Parts: sequence; structure tokens; C-alpha cells
Amino acid sequence: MTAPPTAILVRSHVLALIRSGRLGPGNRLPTERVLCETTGAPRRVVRRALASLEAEGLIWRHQGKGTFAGQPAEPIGVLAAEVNGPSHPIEVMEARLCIEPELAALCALRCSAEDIQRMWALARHQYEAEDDDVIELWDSALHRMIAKSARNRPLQTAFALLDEIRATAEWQDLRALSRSTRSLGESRAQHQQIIAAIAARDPDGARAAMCAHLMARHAAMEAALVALAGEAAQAFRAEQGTDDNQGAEHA
Amino acid sequence: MTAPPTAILVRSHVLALIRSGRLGPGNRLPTERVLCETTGAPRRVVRRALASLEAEGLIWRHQGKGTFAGQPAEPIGVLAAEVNGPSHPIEVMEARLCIEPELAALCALRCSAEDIQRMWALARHQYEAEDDDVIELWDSALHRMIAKSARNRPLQTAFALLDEIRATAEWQDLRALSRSTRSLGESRAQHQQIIAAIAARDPDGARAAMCAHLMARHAAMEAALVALAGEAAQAFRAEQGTDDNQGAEHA
DNA sequence: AAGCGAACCAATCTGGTTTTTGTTCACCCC
DNA sequence: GGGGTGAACAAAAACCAGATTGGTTCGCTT
Repeated sequence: MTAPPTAILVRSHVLALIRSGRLGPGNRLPTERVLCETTGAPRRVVRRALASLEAEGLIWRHQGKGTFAGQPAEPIGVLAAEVNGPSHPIEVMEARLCIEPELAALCALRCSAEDIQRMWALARHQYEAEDDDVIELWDSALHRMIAKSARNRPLQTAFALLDEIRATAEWQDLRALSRSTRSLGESRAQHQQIIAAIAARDPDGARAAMCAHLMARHAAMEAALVALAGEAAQAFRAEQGTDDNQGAEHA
Repeated sequence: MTAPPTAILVRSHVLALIRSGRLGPGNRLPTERVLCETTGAPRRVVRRALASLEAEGLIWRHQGKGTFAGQPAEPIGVLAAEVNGPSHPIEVMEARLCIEPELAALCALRCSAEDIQRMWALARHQYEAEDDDVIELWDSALHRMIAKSARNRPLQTAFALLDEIRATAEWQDLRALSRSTRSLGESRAQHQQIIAAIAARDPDGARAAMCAHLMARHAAMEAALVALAGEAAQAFRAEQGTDDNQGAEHA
């Protein structure tokens, strides 16, 4: 790297790390000191680059903890996830299909003007992103934004629970699988519909749009699941039942 | 203490500690070894006394942690406490209206025959009860049964959260108030409709019936709330603002 | 004046140690 | 032999000191 250690360079370096590093949104990035060493930039420049990334919502930092990809996990969500324990992807999808449309409707009724502005900003960021992982990032950020703007604590807690489950590791590859079965543009158009309905203060429209969006993803996920089940069956046939079958009962 | 160090003595000693020791239910009692020293009893006796107290629900113990007065704090309880504080009764009702109809629909799809039998039994118990409080008890038991039979963990957790909130003290009088504004028979008829739809494996019917049921209670609760607000206004006018108003801001 | 390096601060994590309840064992008295 | 007794051991949680990490400030250089 003979180029001057400008903030742009550090930024792209970190972005590359995020992208290549299997960004399970809770993924931890190298420390600032390490970034200084690897990029050759002074810490001030590194910090500036990280600050801009944080402002854009791509990463978050916490003193003594580290720098992480994605959005910080709400304590209420992890607590709820602990209470809930493990659950099947289909169950989670059903629950989302139950809760998020209502959240969208409430959001249309109650969100502020600046909430709507932020939603449009999130949608625009998603539009500008190229990488699939980054798109997922903006997607979940938008859903979280809608949930927050609905101003209903119990439902938001339920959403945080689902969001936390979805952030788990085993969901990452599942989403990666389901991504291949859907068109990337479709999701974006649906998002725009949702935000448009919210901005028009149309709760029924927002509910319907969110419902359609989730149903599409639900279908994609189910397709991915059967594909995965097929793989598992193949593996099972290959190994001929040498291990326990606790994870695949009557699937 | 010239009396023999029997379990009774230790028991009364601990009880005195609990009573005099300002037992904020999470209060911590002395360790077993300390109790041995102070009472002169062998550890075995102390443990037996503590075990009986624990069996009676007066205390609870945990390895490595200690012995505490009252009941252990369930995670779902602390979650509910976290959510309950800042959330308005209307919000909780909205959340129920979002989640429980879907639970009823899923229940209609998935519950077993014996689940249905148990629901009918619960409804019959509610029919046979005379006291209003007992009726409420059977009511919540039925709702819990439906939630459990829906076989969807995240939604069931969300329901448990709402149920826990509803069990809080401030909800008790609110329900007592709202009870006067509705007819007791109405709720029973609605319950029968719900169970009938579930028994008929009719998810849409179950969803609609549950929705109607909750809407009726929602209306009763709103009426109770305005009545309560009126009382609060009266009280406020009577006292002319001598105390803090933290509990009634812009109601 | 702006950038840089270093040191320092505060919050967190990490590893080992201690405390506390739970369990087991050999022993003693009736 | 049955039941009680004391001690030691096991397991889980709390506790504490040191290292780690993001956040901040201070001189210094260009």
C-alpha cells in the first residue's frame, strides 16, 4: 500500500473485511490498534473512518467491548431470546407474519415525519448497496426502524425477540440459501411500497404491503428449507444413522 | 439457647430473620455455615429446615448463589417488568389483539384432540364458577391453553409476556373496573365460539372469534380507562396539586 | 493551524480464586 | 442396622486483579 493512508482507504479496507468476513451481524471487527497496523494509518484516521461507518449504521462500537458489524443487539431482545429458547425457522416466520404487519400498521398511525425520512434513507442505502450481505444489513435495519416507530412496547419486545433469533448463526446460511431463490429487486420494491403506505398514513396498506413482503420471504425460506432438508437427507443416507437424531424429529 | 438444636428452632430463627429483616422479596439470608454458628445446629439440621421452608415457598436457594426470601425471579417475570413499566394498557391490548387471534388460528390447525377436551373443561369450569375473580382465573387459563396448543414458541413467549403483565397489581383493579361495564355472559359465549371454531379445525373462524372477544374486552377496558381518568381528575381537583404527578402525565 | 504519536481514562473482558449450596463418605450412638 | 453427625468433596456462582479496547487529551512536529 504505497497510497497515502487516507480515511477512504481504511474505509474500504473495513468494508472488505465486513463483506468477506461472513458478517453475521454480530461479527466482531479487528481492534482499532490492529487496523492501524494493518493499514498503516494513524489511529485518528482509523477512528474517523469507523465513525463515518458507524454514522451510516454499518457498524457499532462500544468502549471496552470492540467494534461490530451490523446494529447493536438490544438487551431486551437477547433476554427474550433466552426466555424463548431455540425455535424452528418456520415458527419464527409465522410469528413475524403475525407481528410485523401489525407493527407496520401502527407505525403508519404513529410514526413521526423524521422517522419516515430515516426510513427513506435506509431504503436508499439499500438501493445503493451492491453486496448481498450489506443489503441484508439495511433490510433488517429498516424492519427494526419500523418496529421502533410503532411505539408499542410489548410488540416491539416480541419483534426484538424474533430479530435476535434471526441474528443467530444457523440463520445466516439459511438466509444465504433463500437469497438465491428470490430476486433481489423484488424485496426492494416491496420495501418502497411499505414505506410509501406508512408515509401516506395508510395503516391497512402498510399492513398488506408488509404481509406481502414477508410472505414472499416465507416462500423463499421454505424452498431453502426443503433444499436443506434434501442435503441433510443425503448426508443422513451417507452416514446411515451413526449419530443421534435430536435435531430432525418429524420434520 | 439451652433448648436442643432441633430443626424447629432453626426454622423459627430463620423465620424471625425473614420477618425482622425487611424482607424485600429478594432479600438474602445468612449462609448455611453462618446459620450453623448462630444457632449451634449442625448443617444437616439447618439444611433440613431450609428445605422445608423452600418447599413451602417462603425461600429459595441456588447453588453458589445463596438463600433468599420470597420466590425466585423468573426470567419471563423480569422481562415483563422491563416492558410493563413504560407501556400503556392500551398498548398491551393492541398487542394481544395482534397475537392472540393468530394463536387461536394456529391452535385450530395444530392442537390435539385432548387439548380441545381440556379447553371445553376449562370453559365448563368458568361456567360453573360464581365469583368474578375465579371467572377471570379460568378465563386466563383458557387463553393460556390456547397459546400453548398453538405450538409456536416465539408467539407463545410473547403471549406469556403479555399474560405476565396482565397479572401485575395495577392491572387487577383496572380489570375489576372494566368487569362492571360488560356482561359476564357475553365473554362466556365468545369463549364457546372460539373453542367451537378450534374444534372444527377452522383457523379463520377461530381467529375471527378471538378477535371479536378481545375487541369487546378492549372496548370495556377503554371505558374503564376513561372512568379511571375521570376519577384521577377528580382526585387531582380535590388535592389541587400537592403531590408529584409522575403517574398521570398528559393522560 | 492541522496532523501525529503517545499517554491516559473508563468500560469491558478474561482468567483464576473464593464463596456458597449440593452431595457423598466414613463414623458414631442408640 | 438405622439414623444422625461431621468432614471432605463437587458444582455453580460471585469476586477480584490484570489485560484489552474504544474514547479522550496532551504535547510535539510540520
